[in-house]
Amino acid sequence: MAQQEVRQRRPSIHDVASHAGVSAATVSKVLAGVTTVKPENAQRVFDAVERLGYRVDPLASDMRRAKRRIIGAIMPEFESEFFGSMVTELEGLAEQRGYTLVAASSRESEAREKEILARMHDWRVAGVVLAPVRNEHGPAADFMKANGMTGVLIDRVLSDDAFDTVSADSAAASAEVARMLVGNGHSHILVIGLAEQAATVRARLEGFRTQALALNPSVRIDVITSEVSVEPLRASLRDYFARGERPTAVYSLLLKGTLVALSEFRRRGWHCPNDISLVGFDDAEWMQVTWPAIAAVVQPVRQIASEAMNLLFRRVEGAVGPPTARLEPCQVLMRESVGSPGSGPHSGGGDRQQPPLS
Amino acid sequence: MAQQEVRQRRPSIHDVASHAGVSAATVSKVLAGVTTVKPENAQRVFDAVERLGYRVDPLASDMRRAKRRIIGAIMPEFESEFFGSMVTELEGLAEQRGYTLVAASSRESEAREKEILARMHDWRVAGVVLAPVRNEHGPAADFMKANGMTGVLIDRVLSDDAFDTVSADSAAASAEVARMLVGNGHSHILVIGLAEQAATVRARLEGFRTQALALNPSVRIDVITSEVSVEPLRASLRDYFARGERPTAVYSLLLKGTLVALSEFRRRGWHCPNDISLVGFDDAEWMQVTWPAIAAVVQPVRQIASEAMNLLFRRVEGAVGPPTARLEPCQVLMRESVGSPGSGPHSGGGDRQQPPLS
DNA sequence: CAAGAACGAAAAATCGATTTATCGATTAGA
DNA sequence: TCTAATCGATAAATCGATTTTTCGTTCTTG
Repeated sequence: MAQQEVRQRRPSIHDVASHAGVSAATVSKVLAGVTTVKPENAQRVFDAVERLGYRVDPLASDMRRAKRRIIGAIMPEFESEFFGSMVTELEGLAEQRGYTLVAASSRESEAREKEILARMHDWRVAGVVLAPVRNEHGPAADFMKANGMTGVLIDRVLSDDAFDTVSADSAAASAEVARMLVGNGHSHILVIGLAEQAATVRARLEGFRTQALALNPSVRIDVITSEVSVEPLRASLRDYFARGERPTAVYSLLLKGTLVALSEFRRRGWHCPNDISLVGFDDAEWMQVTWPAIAAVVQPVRQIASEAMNLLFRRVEGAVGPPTARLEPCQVLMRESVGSPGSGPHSGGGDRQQPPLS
Repeated sequence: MAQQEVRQRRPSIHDVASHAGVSAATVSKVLAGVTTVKPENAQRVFDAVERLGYRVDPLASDMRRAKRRIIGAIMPEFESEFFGSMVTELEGLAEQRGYTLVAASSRESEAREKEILARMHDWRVAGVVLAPVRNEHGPAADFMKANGMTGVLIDRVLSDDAFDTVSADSAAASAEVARMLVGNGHSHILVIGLAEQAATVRARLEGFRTQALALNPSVRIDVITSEVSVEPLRASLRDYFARGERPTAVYSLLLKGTLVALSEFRRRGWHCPNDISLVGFDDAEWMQVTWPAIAAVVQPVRQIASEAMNLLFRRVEGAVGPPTARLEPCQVLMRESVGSPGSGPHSGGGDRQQPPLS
């Protein structure tokens, strides 16, 4: 049975050739589907392949072409549902086309982002799907430009003069959030976000503000952002509340911000939606099982991934022309964390859940 | 400035050689750090490398060795924090050693798992870190064995007679959960899990049961498992509660089970910990910001990743000997979702949060 | 001073495929 | 019948490195 020897060397195309009694070139042609091979020989090749269990070595196969069948993917992190499923999708799409996806995490560092990119360039990847840490104008995009790499930018980008871009339509989604909140009677709303992701944060903020003011010109919109990490944001938020500010709703422009908001609410003993309403950009599985369920903007991961790969392969196959900037529509999920202001006593202290306040 | 031509072909080692006035072999040796090269020539090589911006092509470099500097990683999914950070860790560790990590998601399918493994074998990866969908005795492990691949199994494994294994010490952690729950006076506990992950689920279950019975021989432990996906588990759990079963605590052996339990509690209007206590295996960021915060077992991701890579590289470098089975200790985070039974009214209906019951 | 050891570097083989050039045999056309 | 075109397949070049072999110098040493 399978209790043979553990073969050290795998059969090469030459082994197949000699077993089939033909040359290696003929084997290569047969496997590539060239039709100018005598059927009899083709059959012998197939038999030999079968008998030896031969499989093409993709590395050796890629040696001789300028562009290799490898696609690189660089994400700011792997830990979130959004980027996790993004990588899953991209991997599947690459695989469908016979490519191998090599994914790497920039860990929210632009320096690392560029290093990874350089390494992928060394591998002579056919293309790169880059979700930049900051925006489309970072050092990574410059590197790609300077080295003539082909790539697509996704997520924290709006448009670029050198690369195709694909992202969620943040502005439209934020406008819908504005309709939802202002429509529910909220007239003092706090928006929180990280400013470093300039392009998209600005789009989300402006989309929200424009729509909110259109619906109610006297609405008050406060904004709290922090430059790099999420902890300063937490501190600013804590200060803000400590100063006695009492917005009736909070819109977080990013997932980590939603978590920060929730934990600050906890800290003060506020409940959603009675004490304050909450909407977050970016959905997560747990948001529908907590009490209350958290309203969120769902990004179209599959569409973004699919569109990014389409655009990328078009370029890989040599398409020229000005870069396109795609915006994929989001879905806004209304959940229990959003209510009307004043529908419950606005005060500290839960009634049956003890407030920690530690 | 950088507005040069977009160079199509990158400089090869021969370009460096001719610019430096030496042979390609000498360039290779200099870059490999061989000391038997005249300092003057070495300097000329370095200068040429600098001037041309030369970097070794890892693909070509790997061609000539039997084992390539590529490590494969196969995870059941990328969407969860656990596997997401596992990939991040593994990638960093591989990179430290000059290896490239190629990660793929088996999407909880054993068939896909084996396909990916075959593809990685085609790439002649130096080693594989496999987190099997089911357990250590699946088709993927057989494939690795039959083809003489070197690898390490992690997460849903206990021990194997062919491969090193590394996983969280589920049994010990579960015992601690048992101490926590029984110590709090719970005498009717429901455990939920997916049976397909045989090895670990059994370990977690037995660790829990043994300890719980040791502390209180009359404790009642119900078990609900489902074979493949999580939806049947949800259905069984719903039936269970519908039959009038009223455990005072639930211990979920996996993250998705924790979500299912929470959503079923919601459905019935039960609050933690007053109506029922909850502990989940696997921690997540959101669990500390919800109200109540969810008690959870934290798996030592970094330790598992680091130990797995150590073992793997030991084998890659030719170490022989019987496989080792490592168990890394977990941390159990006590949070508000656990209380004493009977400390609140056990009934349906929240008081200020409206129960959805849809 | 001649033979052998030591040294440094170039030439060549190698990895496993693909692609181009070449070649022999058969068939077609004049 | 002889040359030309066609077909099928092989030999050889190529991709970009590494590693082994070979070779020419210089340095020892008897």
